[in-house]
Amino acid sequence: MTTVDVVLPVPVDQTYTYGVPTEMRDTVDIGHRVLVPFGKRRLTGVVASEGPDPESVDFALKDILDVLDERPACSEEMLRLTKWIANYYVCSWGEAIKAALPSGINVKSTHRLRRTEEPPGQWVEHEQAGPLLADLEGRDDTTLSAIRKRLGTTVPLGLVRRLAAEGILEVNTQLSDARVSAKTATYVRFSAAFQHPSAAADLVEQLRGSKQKALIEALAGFREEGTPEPLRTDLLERAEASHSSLNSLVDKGMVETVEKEVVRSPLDDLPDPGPAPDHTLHPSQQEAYDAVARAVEDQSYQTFLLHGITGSGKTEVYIAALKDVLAQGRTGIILVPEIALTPQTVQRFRSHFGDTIAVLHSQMSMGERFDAWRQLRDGELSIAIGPRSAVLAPMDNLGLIVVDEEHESSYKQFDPAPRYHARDVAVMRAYLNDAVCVLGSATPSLESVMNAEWGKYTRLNMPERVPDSSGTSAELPNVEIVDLTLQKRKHQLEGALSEPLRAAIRARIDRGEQTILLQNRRGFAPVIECCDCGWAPLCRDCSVTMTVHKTRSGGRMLQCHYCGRTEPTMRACPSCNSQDLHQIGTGTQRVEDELNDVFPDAEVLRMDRDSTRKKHGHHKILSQFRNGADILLGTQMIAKGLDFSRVTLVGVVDADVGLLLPDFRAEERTFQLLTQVAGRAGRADLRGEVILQTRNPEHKALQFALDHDFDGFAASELEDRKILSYPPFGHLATVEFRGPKEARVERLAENWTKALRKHSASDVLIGDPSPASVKRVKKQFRYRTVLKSRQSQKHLQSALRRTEQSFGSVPNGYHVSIDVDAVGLL
DNA sequence: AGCACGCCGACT
DNA sequence: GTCGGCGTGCTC
Repeated sequence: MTTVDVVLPVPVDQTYTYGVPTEMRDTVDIGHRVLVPFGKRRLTGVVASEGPDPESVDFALKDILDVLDERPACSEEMLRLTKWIANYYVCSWGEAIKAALPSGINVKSTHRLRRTEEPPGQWVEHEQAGPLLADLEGRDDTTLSAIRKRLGTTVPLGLVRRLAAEGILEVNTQLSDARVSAKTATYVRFSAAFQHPSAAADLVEQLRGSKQKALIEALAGFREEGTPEPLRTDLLERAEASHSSLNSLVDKGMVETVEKEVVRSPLDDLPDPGPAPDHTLHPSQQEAYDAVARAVEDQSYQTFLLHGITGSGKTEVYIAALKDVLAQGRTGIILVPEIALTPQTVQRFRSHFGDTIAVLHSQMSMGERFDAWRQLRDGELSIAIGPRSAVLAPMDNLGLIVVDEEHESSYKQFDPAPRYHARDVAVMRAYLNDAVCVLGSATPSLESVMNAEWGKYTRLNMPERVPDSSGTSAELPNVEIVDLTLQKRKHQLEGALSEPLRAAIRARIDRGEQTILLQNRRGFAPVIECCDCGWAPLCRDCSVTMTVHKTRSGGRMLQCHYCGRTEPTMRACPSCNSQDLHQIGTGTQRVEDELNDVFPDAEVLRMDRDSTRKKHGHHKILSQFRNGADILLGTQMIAKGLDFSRVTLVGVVDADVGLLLPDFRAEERTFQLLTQVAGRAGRADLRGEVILQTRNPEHKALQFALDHDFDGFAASELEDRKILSYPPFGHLATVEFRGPKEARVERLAENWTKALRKHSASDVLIGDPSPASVKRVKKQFRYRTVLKSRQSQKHLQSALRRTEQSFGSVPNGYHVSIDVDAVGLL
């Protein structure tokens, strides 16, 4: 290759052609990352294809500076997939590729160099190697970029590798990005002179300080357990010693400390899952599995919509199909919503597939991410399980993609482009690979229901709960509605919990059973308001009122749920000085207080973003619940994937939260949430009960949830959607305009929308730009235009693409973001 | 996205 | 007379 076409991480819809210097011609290939000059900057790009003849181009060709990979970072399949993503979601190819590579890989993957041997003469003479080797002379350890800086020239990585292969130097490639540096920890070990086991005993003799002795003993203990270099914190804890005792040992030269990158897989935290439970599939599971297995056998593309009610055993079907795929020597991806990525789920897969699984978790460090990515790419691991971004896992030979809880809106990416929907990308990726895609849910999205109806997907149903070991099948829980307006009139309801709900909770506590309570709103109270003048505190940077939160010490503070800013609360109204401030509405913290008040004998656990922020926060709370706490109260994160056999009551404190949002999917989302959380109640031997508190007892979403009637809800909701040409019967996209000055944002929105109208086909309906439902977030004003097409999303895409191209650049600090198939407030 | 260039207003 | 905000255009 004498020239290459390179995709760059800039929002420009084109590739750039670069020349390849002779010495890189045999190392560069499609999919490799390359370092290139771009204007005044240097960027990491990915080679998309061989470029045109250098003679035929009418611009000044620049050369690539370096080839950064030995193996392609992007397979040809990933190039095709990301290209599709870019086209479909109207972003640049570079942005799509960026999403597929582990974050940080582009920024600075540094190569640390060290000279190990005296170089032979021919290398010292070498035009590029000479200065490099001279620079390395006498330096212990340096980075490639530092050398480049000192020499003022580029140092081709290919050359460095050749030198390394000959043993002249040692290359250590590591991720380093100042913003998210690789995690390191301090480890302790015996110094070289005191390595021998008997030395420890001698040391203990010599030492005066009892703490120092304890440290030596503890360190020797760790060594006997096969951990010669324990973590400093672990050592100090075991010896019950402090830093100062350890430091004096270090000063005496007996032990030394080492900084090492923590390479910890999330799996290490979990106990060995034990052997896989041997289960035979239940008839409805078997039927679903057979259909999937036939498609897997054929190695041809097919997408299944697996509608299985809660407790019907969808996971076993996934596992059985995955086993078939692995047996063919192919690989699989399991997508789960972030909140469902609990140890429970992971352990089930792990007990079947052992250590061939890469678990991709949002709390992984960059180093962990990179490791998992590399191992998947190199075929060392053949299963990836993770949230949204796992659909872009770098595997070859893909045979199966499972999207569990496919209706979950967390599969839609928001903030940085590409704003892709992982479920739809999964279907496309399966298609490109002749693979099978399984979309599973107890409450499928209406889009998927219609796609099945239209024959794009094959629908499979599992309408029964799986029986337990004793052979008894759990019945679906009995659902009751409690009308809060009635309760208020009858009982002068004070708090958030009605009489019937209180009685039901009381009964579980007395019987030693457990309760799950959903209150889908965090904090103490959503609003604080002055009773005299109506004043309420607004966030300084966002156009929303601040939420009242309880502090750890029991006091109050204000928090903005959009930007996270906190403020102390006030004693008196700053506007009229009245002392009469009321906290209106109910969040999880307030319900927690009420529960502690009403049931002083019960152990109450609260699970929301605030209580789980700390690492392992989820696990801690869940294991306490498993150990027998009475009540688990939480936001929607408790609705998914939890499986506790002693839960016989699920209460929804306020089923109306979210129902009144200005979003055409509000009903669908409420129905899904209620059905999912109801599914947590009752297992084989203990019939469950569900209580929904509401002020809208007649509402469709509640009425259908009452009867567990998914099909009824779907049919009714689809009728409404059809009339309004909302998805799945029409296609939607939004354009959001953002910037610091409202007038300017509004003008930008109007001009852009005008241009959009000019470029649109006749069936595209374009709304007027309007302020977003929360007009200002983090000091930025936001306006939005909604596009709708009855016929095809292609019309939306081409209109957007053309407008973007013709409109050109927007002022500094202002942004236009396109969201195809937007999910959210619409 | 960055970054430079070129155009107009308010300061030394 | 310059400093600097902001709009526009370009990057192989």
